[in-house]
Amino acid sequence: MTTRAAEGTDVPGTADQRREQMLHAALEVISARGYADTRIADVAERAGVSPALVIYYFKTKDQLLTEAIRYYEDTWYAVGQSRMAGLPTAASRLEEIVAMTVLPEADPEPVSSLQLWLDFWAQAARNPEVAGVRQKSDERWREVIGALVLQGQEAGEFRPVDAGGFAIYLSTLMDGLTIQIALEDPVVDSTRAFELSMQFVADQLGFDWKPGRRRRSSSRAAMSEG
Amino acid sequence: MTTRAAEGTDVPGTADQRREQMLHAALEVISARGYADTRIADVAERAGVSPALVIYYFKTKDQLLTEAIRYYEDTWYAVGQSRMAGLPTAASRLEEIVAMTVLPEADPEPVSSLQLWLDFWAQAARNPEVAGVRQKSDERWREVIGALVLQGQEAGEFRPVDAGGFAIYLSTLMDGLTIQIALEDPVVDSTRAFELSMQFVADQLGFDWKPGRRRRSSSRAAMSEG
DNA sequence: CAAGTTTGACTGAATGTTCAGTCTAGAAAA
DNA sequence: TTTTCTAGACTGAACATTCAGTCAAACTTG
Repeated sequence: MTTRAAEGTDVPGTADQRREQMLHAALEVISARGYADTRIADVAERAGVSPALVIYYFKTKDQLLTEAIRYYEDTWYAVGQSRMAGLPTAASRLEEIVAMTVLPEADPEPVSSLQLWLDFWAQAARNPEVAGVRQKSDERWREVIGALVLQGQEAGEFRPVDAGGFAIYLSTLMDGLTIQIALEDPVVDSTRAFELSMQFVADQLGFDWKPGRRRRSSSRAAMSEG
Repeated sequence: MTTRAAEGTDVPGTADQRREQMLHAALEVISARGYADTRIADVAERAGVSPALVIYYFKTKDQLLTEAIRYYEDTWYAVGQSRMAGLPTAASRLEEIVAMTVLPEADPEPVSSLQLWLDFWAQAARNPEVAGVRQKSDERWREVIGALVLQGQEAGEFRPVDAGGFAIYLSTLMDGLTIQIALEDPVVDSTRAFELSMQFVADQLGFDWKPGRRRRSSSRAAMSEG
């Protein structure tokens, strides 16, 4: 009773929904307290259930956290895909990717926090499960970027640079910027990071880009469910 | 008794040496087990002392770990300075910085492991103490890079680009690469990372650079003590 | 110099807390 | 009724930190 899922669901929970609700709660807690300091009790409380129920669904704490991270990555990726789908040019799709990565306001799911990524990486260093997720993630994004570059080149938007190499540069740069922003570096805030990235992209691919618009891409609800 | 400090010291311990010995042990343990899973008992064992002594020197576990990180950063910076001191051109000094960051073989102190940085960042997200260290660290390196660029420009080695902006790009890029290498990304190993970075540097600053040498910069002992 | 005294490094054995995971049993579906 | 969910109370282990001292070297002081 008194179930109060953030998104409005109020029924006791239909297995899969329950799971998702908990994963969601887990992400909130991780992003608030850090991976290591996330206790089952926290997640349970956030989800409005008993700790025992959390264990009932995820055999162990480790599994919970691991799955939470996988869930996050998948959601993030799906949101990215769906956002890009609405955009006409390769350049605008690239811009969307950069914005998603670097502007916390244009955020998928209420679970914000770039800090999650820092925990994610640190965890990947020791936990093979997490390492797998993170590697797949990186590969996916590099492929997306690479494909976008090729598309742009075919359309004559971009100059002919090595797409794979560019993908590595850009994704690496954005990882680095993520650190800066997450840690609130005074020199590199997210607006600056966005501009730096786009300047780099435009410079490398040879198209014009001026800062100024953006800042928060309205509040499109992005992906209603599933 | 049976004290067996790694570096040869055998005396019971002279306060400051003891501290340093423990900080050193702490870094080894952190880099092996991760920040969160580092127990006082581990550090004590590694240092060959009792857990109680560790607390005797550092009031709390938190203080120990925090100081260990500060110690690491300082050492790292000092090693960097001393290595650069021996090099003639701005370009070679830049190359040394890149190598230090990205090639684990050219490593300061036995405490290898780029993974330390991942823990470091994740920790900085929550621990203000660590956040301070990390920010100072970043600033220092950006200044070093910026100054190097200016030197190179005065000497006519480099083309006139904005030094501060370049420093941000390069340090960010190297942060990103650190992640890749630490997590053993199959696409970006440290050799590749080194080449990517140097290519970027040479490209931006307008000098020639070809891969090929390097790989491990001999085993100069770098900074004997203090 | 020898006998006493202080001081700081150091330890082993508690202590107390914090959690992950278990167990029992009740409620709700099927 | 049987199966699936769910909760509350509980347990056991893992640790950080404390405590009450030991030990030896470094100072006294006669």
